[in-house]
Amino acid sequence: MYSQAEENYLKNIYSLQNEINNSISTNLLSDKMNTKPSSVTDMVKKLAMKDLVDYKKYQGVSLTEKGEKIALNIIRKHRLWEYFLVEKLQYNWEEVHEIAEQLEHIKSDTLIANLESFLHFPKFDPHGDPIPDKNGRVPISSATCLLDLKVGNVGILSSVKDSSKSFLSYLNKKNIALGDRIKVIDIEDYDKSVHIETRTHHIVLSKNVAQNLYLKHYK
Amino acid sequence: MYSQAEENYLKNIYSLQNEINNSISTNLLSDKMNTKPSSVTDMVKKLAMKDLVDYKKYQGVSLTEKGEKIALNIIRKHRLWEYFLVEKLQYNWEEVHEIAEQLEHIKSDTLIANLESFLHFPKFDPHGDPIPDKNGRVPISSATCLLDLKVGNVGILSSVKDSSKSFLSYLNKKNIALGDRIKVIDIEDYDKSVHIETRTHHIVLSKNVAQNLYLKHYK
DNA sequence: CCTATTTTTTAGACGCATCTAAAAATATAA
DNA sequence: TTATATTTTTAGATGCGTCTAAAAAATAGG
Repeated sequence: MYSQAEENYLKNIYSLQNEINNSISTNLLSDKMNTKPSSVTDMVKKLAMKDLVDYKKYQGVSLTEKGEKIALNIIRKHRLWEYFLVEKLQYNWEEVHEIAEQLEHIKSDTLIANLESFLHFPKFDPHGDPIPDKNGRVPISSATCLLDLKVGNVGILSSVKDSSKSFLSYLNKKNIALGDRIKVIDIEDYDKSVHIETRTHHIVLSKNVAQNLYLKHYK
Repeated sequence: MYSQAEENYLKNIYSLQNEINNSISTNLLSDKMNTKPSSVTDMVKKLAMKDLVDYKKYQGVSLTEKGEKIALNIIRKHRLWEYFLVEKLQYNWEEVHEIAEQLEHIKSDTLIANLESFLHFPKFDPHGDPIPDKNGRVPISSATCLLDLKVGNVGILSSVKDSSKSFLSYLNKKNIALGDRIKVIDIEDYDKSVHIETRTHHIVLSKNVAQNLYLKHYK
């Protein structure tokens, strides 16, 4: 079995690999994990010895197939627990991340299978992120970034890229939620801010915000 | 916050205090926790510095009020999670202990309150052990040990003292479950073995087994 | 293409929870 | 009550995951 620290490294390397094209630098990872670069070097060496990452000095790090499988399983557990917390324990979507960070490390062969079945095999977590299945396959959501839509397009808000408490609370305040029908009213050429219309409101979103919203079934 | 190791020490000291009258010796605790006595001494010193236990060299250890409160909270979490695993995730009673040992250490102010409410405030876990409330109050169950009953007495099996996988599997094999109506048919004077009758079976239990069964509403 | 800056690694340390081996205190029993 | 056995503590070590400070390598700019 792998330690909590090891699992967290694998998870974060995975998530950086999905944002960034090339292999992950020590600094980038230390930044993401709030540790010092020297700590990352140490751990990454250990992971390399266990065949979980490919690592060459000064060359950054990337997951092996084995490492990716483990990372996906952690993510699977994280998202299933988030779904549980929102659907069964009445949490709001901005409250579940920290608790799921702990729950994702619970070790049991059967627990996640039973939980998944209890939840009726959800495919997406409360932020719209896909839940990998037990073989590590990730549902594809065919969502498009709000920033890539054109004036007049309409779509359903299906996921948010930033799941931080502050971003989600911002959306709450603006009365924007997953599943909302959103219409693009205008896009400012100057700063790429986006004017949208929901069922009830007309809202102006900064480029920064629009970047983090993904819509499905748009036309 | 307290570390997982600290929480486990408190929990185990609590449980020994409820079995044994006087203060808990280093050896007894090391035995229960599968560690070495020297490790216990170290940890117990640390707990004493944090005012969680009373400890004097060579004199054994006992919980302070503060320590007991924390211990009860861990036990509360453990038993609520066990209840969840059995009632919602379809586990059998002999499978849940190890998983609950992990879940009991999840830290969140709200999680256990929400879980408890989701489960409709159960008072006893799947082994019949009482679940402390959020103030650390423990429901009393007025159960009597099978060993203390007399021939002819009838009662409802309400809890088991030994929650080990091996004991619970033994009960499963003998078709004995919580809630069963049990009648005492005979007690062997020689070895204190107990002959009982359930709805469907006539069973002979060793003194050792009878010691671990508790019945309610007997007459 | 060489120098200055930035990134990354190494070396050595620390806190936590544990261990072993040996010393000290306590309990037992002849 | 004294010698022996048992229990408990101390001293010193280890592995894990982290840190700081310094060295080494890579990168960028003149």
